Amino acid sequence: MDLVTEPEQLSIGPRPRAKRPAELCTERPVARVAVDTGVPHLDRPFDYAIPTKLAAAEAGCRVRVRFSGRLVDGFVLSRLDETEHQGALQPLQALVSPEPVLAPEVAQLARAVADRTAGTLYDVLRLAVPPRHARVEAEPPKEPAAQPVKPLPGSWSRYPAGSAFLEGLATGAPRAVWTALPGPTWPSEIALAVQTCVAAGRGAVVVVPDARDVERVSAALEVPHVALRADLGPAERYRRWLAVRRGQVRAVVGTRAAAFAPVADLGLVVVWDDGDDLLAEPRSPYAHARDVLVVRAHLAGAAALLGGFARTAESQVLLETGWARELSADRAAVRELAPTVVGTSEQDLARDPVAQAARIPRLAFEAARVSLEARAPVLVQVPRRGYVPSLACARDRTPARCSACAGPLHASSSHAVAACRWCGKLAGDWRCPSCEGRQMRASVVGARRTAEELGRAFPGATVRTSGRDEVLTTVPDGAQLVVATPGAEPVAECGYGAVLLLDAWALLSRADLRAGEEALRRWLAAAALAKPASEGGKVVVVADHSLAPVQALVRWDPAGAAVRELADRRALDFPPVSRMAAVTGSSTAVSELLAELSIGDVLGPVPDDEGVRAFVRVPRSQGAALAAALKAANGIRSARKAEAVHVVMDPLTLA
DNA sequence: GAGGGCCAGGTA
DNA sequence: ACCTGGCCCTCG
Repeated sequence: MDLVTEPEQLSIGPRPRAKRPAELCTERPVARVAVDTGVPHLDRPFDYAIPTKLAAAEAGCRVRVRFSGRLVDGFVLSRLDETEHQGALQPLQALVSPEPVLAPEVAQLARAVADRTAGTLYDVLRLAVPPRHARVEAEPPKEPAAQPVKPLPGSWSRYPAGSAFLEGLATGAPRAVWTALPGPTWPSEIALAVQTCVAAGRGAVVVVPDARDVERVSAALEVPHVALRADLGPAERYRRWLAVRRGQVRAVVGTRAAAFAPVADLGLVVVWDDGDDLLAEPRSPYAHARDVLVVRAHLAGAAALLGGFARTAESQVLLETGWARELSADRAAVRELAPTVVGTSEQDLARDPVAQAARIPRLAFEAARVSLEARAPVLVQVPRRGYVPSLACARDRTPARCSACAGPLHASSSHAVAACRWCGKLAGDWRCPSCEGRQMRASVVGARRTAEELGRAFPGATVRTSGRDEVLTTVPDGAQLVVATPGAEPVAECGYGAVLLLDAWALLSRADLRAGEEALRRWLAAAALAKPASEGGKVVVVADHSLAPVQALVRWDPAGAAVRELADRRALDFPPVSRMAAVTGSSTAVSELLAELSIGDVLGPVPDDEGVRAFVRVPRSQGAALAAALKAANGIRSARKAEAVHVVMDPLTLA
């Protein structure tokens, strides 16, 4: 007996109803659905018939559908009068909710982001639309907020093009790369831009690197808005998100996932400090919030504001291609607000014996002493341990490199023989290329020990730390030393009297394409918290004066640094002048994929943690074609059940 | 990813 | 005549 065709004969109790085709909608009876197929080669919409009972399944709704027999999730992308599909349509199995969570603008954005990153639409939608929370959905809706009045330019008037940019927000879609003046006012400048946009009847999205920045901008915003953070919890996150989707709130500030916030009638996107790697999504397809917002502004015809104390090479490309305009203050305003910056060598140690023991250079020690005497706090930035070159010469701190391939050396324990991180060659016979020294050491002192040593050097001052374990947001005035890792610097109420950038050389000697840009970004972020030079604010950077990023800091010239950085990358044909994809996987899988690829220069493959890794490089103009080719090649492999190759477009690190 | 059809090559 | 494994295609 065949159990599949004759189940009735086995069932006890009431007979299952005979399978009769469900009655179908007469009004636009076809739903085009983005289906969570789970496989890259099925990344296209599928049409389904809409039963009368599910007539409320409008575009944007979550549905459940049968796909190749299985019940899976999906979003209705659109409703149509008819299908192009030859053959019968399956009916929708269920309407999860009549709430049209996926806005058409966001669906279009997600498609563009998926194409750009060689990812699938559904992977992007998972990031763009938060999980449903049924009870929150049933709560009575809030009253929409009244439209605010247009604010005055305020501190934007310190920028020659500031008022014009705000004016433009009310009438059009200006795009600017904004080099912010040092000091604590950037959140209120972002708030003014948002308010101007909202007063003109349009919505705004602001994305910042971390939760503390969300709070800063949120506190400065005088229009109704929601703050979206990853740590809100499912109910509150969905509640706030839904208020945006329902058009009750027109302004959003949040961390990277907020780049997809479904603000109605988008008029402005803002991203702050786009060099911060927190803006890169760690999940496939690894979209960067800056790129998402640039694409979004483009598609939605919205204004864009890319701000920071520093300027990335990517932002510089937007300027040089004419996509965005420069929004900077003139030199006089910079000189008025920037602290005095000096570079110093670690060899120039303080005479004070305690400071000498703590390896604090003379200039840094003096700057701190002066500041503390004036009862102004001192910020000490020390690199995070994980963020330093693996090993360096114990005598002069030249980074230790492999004699075979110049890759960075590292040691798994303090006793182990150092080995190359790239090619694995042991470096038992290492000799420092500059001083012939034979000793290597792991190179920087951590925040805690620095704090202890500083406490001894300045017995009268309170020492606090701000880092991974506990992050301070602000510190009050007074004689205190704040030791912070990059990104965790608290804001001082009246500014720091001195900012010491210890072990600054360590950030620079990393074997990474972005080492220079990233070091300058971190230094500027800390230095921007100092008082202006006119009030005695002083920054001491412990790194070689002659290095370009150090000079850019001393001159407070992030724009010039970005111009030079981009020129260097152009000379080497590196991103963002070119676009690159990292492909990783087993040696056979990677070489098969590369063999099928008819686009781009291939660098590698080289051995990797698991298998091999190669980079594929194309000119910027062929980026979309590269993403499409990689996706197609991986799609064919996936359909064939061949071993997958992991593809990352525009990887953050090329080391 | 799962199921199904089809072909090749084997076995009864 | 029938079974089995591999390949490739479809999936709405």
